[in-house]
Amino acid sequence: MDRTARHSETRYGNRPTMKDVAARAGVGLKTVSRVVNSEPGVTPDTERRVQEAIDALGFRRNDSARVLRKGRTASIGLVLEDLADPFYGPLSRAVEEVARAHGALLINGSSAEDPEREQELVLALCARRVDGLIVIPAGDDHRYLEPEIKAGIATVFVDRPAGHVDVDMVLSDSFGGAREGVAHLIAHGHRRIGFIGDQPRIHTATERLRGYHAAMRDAGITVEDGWVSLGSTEPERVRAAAEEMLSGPEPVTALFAGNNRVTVTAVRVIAERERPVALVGFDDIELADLLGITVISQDAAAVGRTAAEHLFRRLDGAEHAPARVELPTTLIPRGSGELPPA
Amino acid sequence: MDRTARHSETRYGNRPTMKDVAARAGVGLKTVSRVVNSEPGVTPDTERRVQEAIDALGFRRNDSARVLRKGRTASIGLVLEDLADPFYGPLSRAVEEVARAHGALLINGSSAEDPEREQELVLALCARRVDGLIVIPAGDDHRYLEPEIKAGIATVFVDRPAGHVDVDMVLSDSFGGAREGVAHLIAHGHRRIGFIGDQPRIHTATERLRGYHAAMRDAGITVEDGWVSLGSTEPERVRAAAEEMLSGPEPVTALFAGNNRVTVTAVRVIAERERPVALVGFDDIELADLLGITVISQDAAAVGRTAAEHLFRRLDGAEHAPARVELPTTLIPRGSGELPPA
DNA sequence: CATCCTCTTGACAACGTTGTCCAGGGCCTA
DNA sequence: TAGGCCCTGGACAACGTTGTCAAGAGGATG
Repeated sequence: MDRTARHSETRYGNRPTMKDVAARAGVGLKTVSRVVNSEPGVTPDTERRVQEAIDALGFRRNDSARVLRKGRTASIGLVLEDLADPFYGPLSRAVEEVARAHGALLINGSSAEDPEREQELVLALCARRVDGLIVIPAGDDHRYLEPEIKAGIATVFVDRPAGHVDVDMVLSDSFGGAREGVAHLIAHGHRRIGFIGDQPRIHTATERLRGYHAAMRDAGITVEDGWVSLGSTEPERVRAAAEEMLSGPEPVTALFAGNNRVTVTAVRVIAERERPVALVGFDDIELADLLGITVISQDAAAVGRTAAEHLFRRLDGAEHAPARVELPTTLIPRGSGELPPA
Repeated sequence: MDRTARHSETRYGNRPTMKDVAARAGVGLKTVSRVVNSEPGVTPDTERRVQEAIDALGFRRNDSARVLRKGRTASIGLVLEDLADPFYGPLSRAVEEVARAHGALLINGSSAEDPEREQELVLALCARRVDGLIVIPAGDDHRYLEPEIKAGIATVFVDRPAGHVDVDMVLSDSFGGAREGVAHLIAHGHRRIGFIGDQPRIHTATERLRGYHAAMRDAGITVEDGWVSLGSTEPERVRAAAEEMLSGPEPVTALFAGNNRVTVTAVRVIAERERPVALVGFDDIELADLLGITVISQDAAAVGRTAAEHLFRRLDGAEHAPARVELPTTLIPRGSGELPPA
């Protein structure tokens, strides 16, 4: 009896099952299933009786069992870096909208830029047998995904490429965007331009740096030591880097910020200074228009939507070779990038 | 044969099961289960053989089946208004962190402020048998949740109270916060103060309006027609409302914005004006410090964390009566709220 | 050497649903 | 009225896992 008690406790509080509904309605199990799934072949009268029993008992189909039987979970997993980051909110929402249109739910996880946590999350999602995965990778080796992909979990990588595994990817044109932004500063007379970016193991960080170098090279400018700083995007680190670049006998006259978090801190540092400093940031920011911040904008929602649409095309049976989509960026001049050198 | 083919197609791409692992390792099914779950009572040698088979086959436990058997999904659902809203990103992330600490995954859904969609989402989550639910309600009648709650799905409502159902709630002190913000404007000499808020069917909107009225009454100010505007937070609507209040022979000299979206638009409108207008906004905004916007801040992360902790306390067996927690807000003066009447 | 105990292992049922297949009843047609 | 067909409904197995229980091996103890 103790056993029985403990049993019912772990269960879903003794929820009614189709069997209970069938008993109450005086019909067979399968008939209930038919009603619940709106399958044809049930007389209106029977259907009514079953429906009444369902309402009376508060029955709700157990999708766990359904999933086990059907093999599809109608859910997809999204692993990103930080749901609290204003770049990922809209991305996530866009993925959700597409998922919703396909009748799927979204399971969300933040890797906090930790490769181990990324793997842990991804594998947990695979164990749940999500139908598909959208991953913004933190690590650079994703061979652990091979058995999963082989087993049929559709996968799309976003924002950064996958490491050592051949999958669909949706990226932004980090290189081209950064190059355009830096060229924009050069066009406004700057030659001493600082670059502050994210950690070098992050693909977008190095791509943007590559864009910076390309633009400088195009203009025949030699990048000096101390003009480039990659590392964590913690405000303290960015602040220190910016202040160093802006000090000394020959300070930079403009800054290029490698992502939204860097931009925010850079704006603060510049606001405290007497001499104006030009600034272009990668990623748009809310209220940047009011602050007059020139940015390279990438459409987070479009990225998410594109990735999700790719994913569902795969789930609907598309078999072509893994594709790599690159979305363009847009330069939005708002003032800070058009300041002349001080 | 056709049948077989179609069958294997719908399945998880013929993933190996414990049975396959057992066959390969030459052991019984249950022994594999024991190894997979790190249960005691397996010789190191047997364990090694099983582990090898697992690696060779790329086996991953099917959590759907596990859930069916165990009755717990180790996942919780979070239904909010819009994941893309900067207020909900941090909230969601905080919930996720707590869930993670309890070994649970987070399933996320946006209601888009549509009661029907809220219900649809919540019930879908219940069908998945999430262990618990955190809901930021869009509607005001949640009786549809009764069978679910009775069946044992722990539920916490956040930000707005539940309608006609007795559950735990975690709210912010909307009334007190708004009252303090408006009193702050009054203390700086304003008497003609406009209030622009969200739709009146949203609880926080009416609570904040109540706070506004209380502060005005405390100061002996009679609120005039045209000083209060509730409705959608679409920029166009807010803009029109703000412009109307700021025009005419006797315009308001200060605005109180009912939430972050309203604040953003209000800032834009005010920036276009010649005469300065004081502003206090409910909810903090990124970069508000640089723009000098005085706000009533509620800690979204704290709200999410508190709600999630309540939820897991329930899941761990807490049986006390449903509680209602109200978190305090903070006034952060940054300039816009301290401007004198023009 | 018999007995008991412990430790490892596996057989089996059950979780709640859906797919398959069959039975029975009603209706139409010849 | 017999034969055939269609329509509705139900019995049963299967999905992949875990809990229960029992059996067998091996060691310790009398």
